Amino acid sequence: MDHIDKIVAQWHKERDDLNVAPMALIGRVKRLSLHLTREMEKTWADYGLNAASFDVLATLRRSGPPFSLSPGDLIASTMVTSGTMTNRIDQLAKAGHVERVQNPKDGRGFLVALTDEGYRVIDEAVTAHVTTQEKLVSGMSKSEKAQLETLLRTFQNGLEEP
Amino acid sequence: MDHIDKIVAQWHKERDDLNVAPMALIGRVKRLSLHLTREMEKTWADYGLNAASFDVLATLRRSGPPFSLSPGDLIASTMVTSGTMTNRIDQLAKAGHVERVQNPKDGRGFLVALTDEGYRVIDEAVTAHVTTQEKLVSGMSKSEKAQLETLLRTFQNGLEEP
DNA sequence: CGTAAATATCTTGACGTCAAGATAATTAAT
DNA sequence: ATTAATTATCTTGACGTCAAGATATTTACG
Repeated sequence: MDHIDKIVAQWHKERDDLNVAPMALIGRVKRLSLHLTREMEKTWADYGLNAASFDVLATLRRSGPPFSLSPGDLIASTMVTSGTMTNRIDQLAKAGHVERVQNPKDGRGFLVALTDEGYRVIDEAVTAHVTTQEKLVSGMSKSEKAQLETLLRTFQNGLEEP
Repeated sequence: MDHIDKIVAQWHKERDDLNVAPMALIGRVKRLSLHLTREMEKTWADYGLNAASFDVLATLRRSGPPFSLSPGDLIASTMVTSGTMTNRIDQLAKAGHVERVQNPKDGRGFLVALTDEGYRVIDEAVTAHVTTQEKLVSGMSKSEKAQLETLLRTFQNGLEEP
């Protein structure tokens, strides 16, 4: 009888006309996501980063040489709005992790490039981050992890084309 | 080849020393949670609510008569800090959905009680919300949903006692 | 009792995000 | 070529959240 079970039981008692099965499933996804994020934030903080800055730096790092993308590319990768991305880039530039360079192909925009220091920081941070993630999933067996990933993929696919 | 697959492939190319399996799993949970939240917010908005206000109102409603809890109870149920809860209660009181009443058992605090109008709003909103949730999970079969819930429960349990 | 420790809630200041609108440069159409 | 439509990015103002500290009340202890 965990937290979600209690919520479902309460609703069943108060409003037994409601179909609470979907609520249990979605509630578990949301609560789990929140817990995972809060744990991962501790690791990011060890490198002076948070969810926002880690997200951008990691996107640039894994994009490969020359480790630069346009704000538009970053927006598409990270599911945030343009205003949010402007703010993220400003903060990272102030910290010296990235720099804005002219986009030779489009005078309206520019490219966000990892600095040498930004490269070092994200490379170390992501190593620690992966270790944290390994701990977070260590409570499941190999086959449980594989099943879960398959089901999550199904869930997500079902959302996009109803 | 969805978004998460691409991220994993990029990391594998750039940093093949990293164990990216946990990242795929956790990334799917996070991204799914974000998508689900954004969809549910549309329904809440139809009733003048958002994630924060729906969360509090629903907690009060499902707690049963007399539909009142202390801020401390609400904090424990909703995973937010005291400052956040103070703000949520202020907003809901301003909207007339809840009112603060004296706690007869503890002069330091008080109780947050649903008003008649707050009761009506959350009762309608939760009905629509459940319908939205049914749509969101409709892409999965009954057995997929059951398996997923079991696995999510296992995942969460594994986090609390490592 | 009377003082100290614990508890409940609120306040403050900073941060990340978003929606809507502004600015500037590119592309398309006439 | 000129103008119109589109695209890329930034600006503004509002909101929800948090961490740390302040205030007031209750409980525990000597």
